[in-house]
Amino acid sequence: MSIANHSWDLSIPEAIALQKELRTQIQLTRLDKEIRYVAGTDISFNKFSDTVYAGIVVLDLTTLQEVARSIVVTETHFPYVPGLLSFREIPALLQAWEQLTFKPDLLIVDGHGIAHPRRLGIATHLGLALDMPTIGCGKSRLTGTYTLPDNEPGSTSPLWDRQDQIGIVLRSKRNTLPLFISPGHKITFAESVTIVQKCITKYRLPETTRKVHDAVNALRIAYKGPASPA
DNA sequence: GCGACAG
DNA sequence: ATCTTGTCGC
Repeated sequence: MSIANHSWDLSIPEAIALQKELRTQIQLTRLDKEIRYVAGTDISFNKFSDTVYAGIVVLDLTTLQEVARSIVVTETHFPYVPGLLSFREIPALLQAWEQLTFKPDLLIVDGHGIAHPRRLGIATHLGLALDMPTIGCGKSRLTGTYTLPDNEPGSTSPLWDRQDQIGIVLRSKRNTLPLFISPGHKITFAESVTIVQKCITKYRLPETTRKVHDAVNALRIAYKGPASPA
């Protein structure tokens, strides 16, 4: 078993130790091929329930039209702990990935990439697990300092951790809070921003995130099965 | 010890 | 994240 194909059933101290090891495997290298299909990933669940609805929606980057989707209903065994989100959500996302019949060239993950205390946000961890390009697109800050970008679509400002840049704060839409973009794996800072911007239309969030969020929520609300709440 | 803290 | 109605501002 390679280090990128590790167990997900870990204690909190073990999870933190694993992040410190995985950190050495991160590649912030340029994309090695043209990106034609991008996918969004997201999780939805009912409060106080361990049943999670995990989804991946693939879009054609040129038209932003959906070309494939996969949603699974499963259980999560790890609690939400800031900094350890990947251990709670990735096992479910890997199931959705297995069920996905059309694989994208890149994944835009709901959460951070290297903009993380140990550089191992969920996007980075998923990129390592799948060995493919990923981008972290968060709606709020986990760590780092920044100044707000100008109130103009496309404006950016760096997200810093001490002397190191760990992300880009992007104003995707006027008069709305900015997005926090960071490379996950096998992509650069500049490429991460460019790809996310290609997915933004008239809303604050990229279409990848919007589509998958709608999908997992719709299933959660409609779902009545063996694992649904009473 | 205190405050911060993705989803 | 989820739970929830109206309301302020561009």
